[in-house]
Amino acid sequence: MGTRASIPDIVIGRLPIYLRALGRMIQEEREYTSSHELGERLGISSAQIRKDLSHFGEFGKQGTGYNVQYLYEQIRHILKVDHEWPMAVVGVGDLGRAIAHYRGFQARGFRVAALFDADPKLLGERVGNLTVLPMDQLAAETQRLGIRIAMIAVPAAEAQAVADRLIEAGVTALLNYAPISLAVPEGVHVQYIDPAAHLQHMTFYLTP
Amino acid sequence: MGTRASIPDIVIGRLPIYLRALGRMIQEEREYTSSHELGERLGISSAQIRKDLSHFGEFGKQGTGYNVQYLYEQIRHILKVDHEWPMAVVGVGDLGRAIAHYRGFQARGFRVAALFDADPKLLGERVGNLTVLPMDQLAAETQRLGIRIAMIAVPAAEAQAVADRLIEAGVTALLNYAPISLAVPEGVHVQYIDPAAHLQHMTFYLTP
DNA sequence: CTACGATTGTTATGCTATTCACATTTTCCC
DNA sequence: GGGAAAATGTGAATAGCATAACAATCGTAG
Ligand SMILES: NC(=O)c1ccc[n+]([C@@H]2O[C@H](COP(=O)([O-])OP(=O)(O)OC[C@H]3O[C@@H](n4cnc5c(N)ncnc54)[C@H](O)[C@@H]3O)[C@@H](O)[C@H]2O)c1
Ligand SMILES: NC(=O)c1ccc[n+]([C@@H]2O[C@H](COP(=O)([O-])OP(=O)(O)OC[C@H]3O[C@@H](n4cnc5c(N)ncnc54)[C@H](O)[C@@H]3O)[C@@H](O)[C@H]2O)c1
Repeated sequence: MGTRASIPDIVIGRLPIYLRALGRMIQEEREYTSSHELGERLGISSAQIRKDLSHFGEFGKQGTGYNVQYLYEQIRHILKVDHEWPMAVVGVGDLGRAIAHYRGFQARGFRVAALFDADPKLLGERVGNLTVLPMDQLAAETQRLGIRIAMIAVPAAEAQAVADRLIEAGVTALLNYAPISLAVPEGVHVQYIDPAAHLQHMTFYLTP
Repeated sequence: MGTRASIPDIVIGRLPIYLRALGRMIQEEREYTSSHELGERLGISSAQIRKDLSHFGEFGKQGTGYNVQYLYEQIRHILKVDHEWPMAVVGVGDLGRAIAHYRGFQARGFRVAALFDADPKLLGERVGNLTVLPMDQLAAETQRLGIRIAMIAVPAAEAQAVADRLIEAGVTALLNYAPISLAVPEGVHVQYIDPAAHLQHMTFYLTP
């Protein structure tokens, strides 16, 4: 195929996993891999990997497999992480700080470019190489920096209000760490990080 | 139905989301809700919620809906979070500290009960009300405390080795924050938290 | 130069998940 | 007390996804 035509969202969700594995293979200086090997590493069937990739083009060679570096670049391009996205973090508590200090985003296409908090005591404080800004500078600063993505790290009770302000400021992708589902207009994307939910998923299978 | 018989894993994965929403409704002192209202809040169809719940029993009343408190307790029971699970955190860096300080686990059925790190400089340090322990106490301490769940917050290069040690110590549920897929034996459950992967999922849909 | 093993991309098949639709039950209001 | 409105639980229908399977292709060894 190679042309889009509404590619299943679940397929898009697996591409970052493939990318992650390919990144490690590059570190290991592996030059070629196969759908079978990738599948083994990820616990996914080789057929699924080939099928997923076939939505976007033909990246492999029969008999040989995939050139690791080439496939890596292709998926980076598909996911649009072949350039760096600046992001805002709202809420500079324990979690917001850990995120702001985290060095791992850079290699995956992201950079924390602005920090916001409502607490006057935090304003002006430096975290990493950034200064914590007040919420009333949110719109101006995100627009100035071309920020389209934000991470929400405020208490659950505040998360919807913060999301609304971010969306008003032009942010269209939200990664929400607060344990609450957000209501957002069409065209705004939301993803959730809820460790307690993952834990509860696993306890179902544990014997008490 | 009400009897098990292999309930789809994807259904189990949604129960914590329902629980989260019901918890908020309890805070809001709502006494009854409906599949329709829950669905609205969560962006899920009402039919799906009814079907999911029907795997476990009949919790609602026609014409009335669901008693919020009752449904909450039922799902807590199904997920086995009607009692508290002690957990270990391995890796007391920025992220491990944020996790250790996090107050939100308690209400969802979990408690950080032990911290481990390989760095001799951190050993004995107090984080929250816990002391950082060396890795060679991992097996003894998890067993002493009855820990069956661990969160991995070490660098990716160390994560597989840490997972192996945890599994050897009898831990059977892992929440992995390191951006790498883990190989684990049958019977061990793994969930992943990878914010960069979520972000990459969203950038696919953003215009560059 | 040929034959074989490896591996892809894709089509066909089967399975799983979601939605639809409705009989049934409950509440509430006149 | 009766009828309308609201809501559940579920079987049937639809849609979506994953797996199996294979022809086509490539590299290599003899
Ligand atoms: N710490 C963790 O490990 C962890 C894990 C999972 C989820 N979470 C969730 O992440 C969120 C933050 O957690 P935390 O531990 O960092 O909490 P925290 O209380 O340490 O920090 C919250 C920060 O948000 C700021 N804030 C509050 N209201 C705001 C508003 N309206 N606008 C802007 N800023 C505002 C506060 O001033 C504070 O600095 C919470 O929703 C929590 O449930 C945290
Ligand atoms: N900080 C974040 O916001 C963030 C976000 C997402 C993912 N992560 C991931 O979480 C992990 C931890 O991140 P961090 O920022 O806290 O890193 P960090 O370097 O601050 O902390 C890592 C800790 O792990 C310890 N450690 C290293 N090897 C160990 C071993 N073999 N056994 C036990 N302990 C060991 C180190 O001593 C250190 O204290 C990384 O894999 C990172 O990619 C972090």
